[in-house]
Amino acid sequence: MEFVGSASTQSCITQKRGRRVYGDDRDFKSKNLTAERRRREKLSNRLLTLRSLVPIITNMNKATIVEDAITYIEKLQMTVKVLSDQLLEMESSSEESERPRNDEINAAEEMKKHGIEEKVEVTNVDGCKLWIRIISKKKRSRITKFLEAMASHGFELSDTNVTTFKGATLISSCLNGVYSYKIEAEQVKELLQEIIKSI
Amino acid sequence: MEFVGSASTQSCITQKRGRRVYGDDRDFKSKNLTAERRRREKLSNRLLTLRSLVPIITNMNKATIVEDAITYIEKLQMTVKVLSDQLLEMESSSEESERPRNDEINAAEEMKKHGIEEKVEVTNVDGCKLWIRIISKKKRSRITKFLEAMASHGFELSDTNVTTFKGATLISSCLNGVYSYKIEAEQVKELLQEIIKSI
DNA sequence: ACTGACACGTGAACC
DNA sequence: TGGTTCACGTGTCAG
Repeated sequence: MEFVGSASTQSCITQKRGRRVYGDDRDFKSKNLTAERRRREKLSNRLLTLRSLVPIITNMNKATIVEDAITYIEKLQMTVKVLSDQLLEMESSSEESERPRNDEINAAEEMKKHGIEEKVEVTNVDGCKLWIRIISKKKRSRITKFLEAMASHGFELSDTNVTTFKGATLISSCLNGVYSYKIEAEQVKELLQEIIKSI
Repeated sequence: MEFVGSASTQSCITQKRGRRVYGDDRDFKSKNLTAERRRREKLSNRLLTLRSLVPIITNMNKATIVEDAITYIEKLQMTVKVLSDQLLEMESSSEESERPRNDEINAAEEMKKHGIEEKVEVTNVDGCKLWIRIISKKKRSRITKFLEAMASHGFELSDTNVTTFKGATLISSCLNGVYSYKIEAEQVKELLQEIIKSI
């Protein structure tokens, strides 16, 4: 686009503070003319790319482009906040059972007081059947986690009996092997100890 | 701020395309001078608020303000994408256990074949002690969910016995009331049926 | 005819 | 001192 007829491009007669005074029709070109042109173009391009990022555009004006960008950024920030809050809540709710609780600490003391010791017993009943007996500290959702862990290891429990007493939990159950090979009692005992320790 | 010394504010001698020609020193004020001033001020204010929204500011320039806003919006968009993906993944992973599985469908058929019916029995043992007996379809993590639900309702179970047989799960347990008032057997039975139905 | 938006060239100011 | 940014007033054009 060509710009013609601007008074600024014309020659000047008087100038309050400048040094250059022209009385003729000679065109004066400012030193930073092209630089200023570049600067304007840069800003315009940036505004264009900004507009391309914002999905909701009410107007094509420079001011409205920036305004829409502002509301969009605010919306994005709120979305990020809501999402991270939800994520944090889900994570904390899935981790809250791992937090030690007061009654769990009391459970350990009470067990000690009554002379109950943590114990894992595994007895072979027949070739692929074991009777297990576990005494451990009472702990929130320990039973559920234990059952889940056993299931994930491919064990099937039957006749499971759970009793909680004086801060201790007694689990006795019958373990049916699902593997074809013979179950080793000692091996299972170590695995049970590991499971109990980990949950 | 006062503006002095601009060549544009001075009187003009010639004009290529305009109609107004001044030869004297009379100051000419364009009609849209204040309007243009307002427009410029509006854009500047918008850019200022935009800058206040963007946390990382490399420069105070107009162009850099917009540039930083662009990168910030891109970052926010990516963050939203990552967060929503994570949330979606967590939700789908927490919902996958609710999907019916083949062995659960088989469980229902096997129960029917063997004439086992789902049942909830609640018997009063003494004032605040109930004996419960539940027969239901075998279902993945039903037991764990049941125990969790009971705990969340404030019930304490003892001497819990779980047996799984022919696609059915038998849970028998002793329920100790933690509330001061007397536990109504019928009330507990309805609650248990609700719990079993919901999990 | 009038209002709003824009690009333009320019001087001042700031490293 | 150069290079760069900014605000300014103005002409032009579209709705």
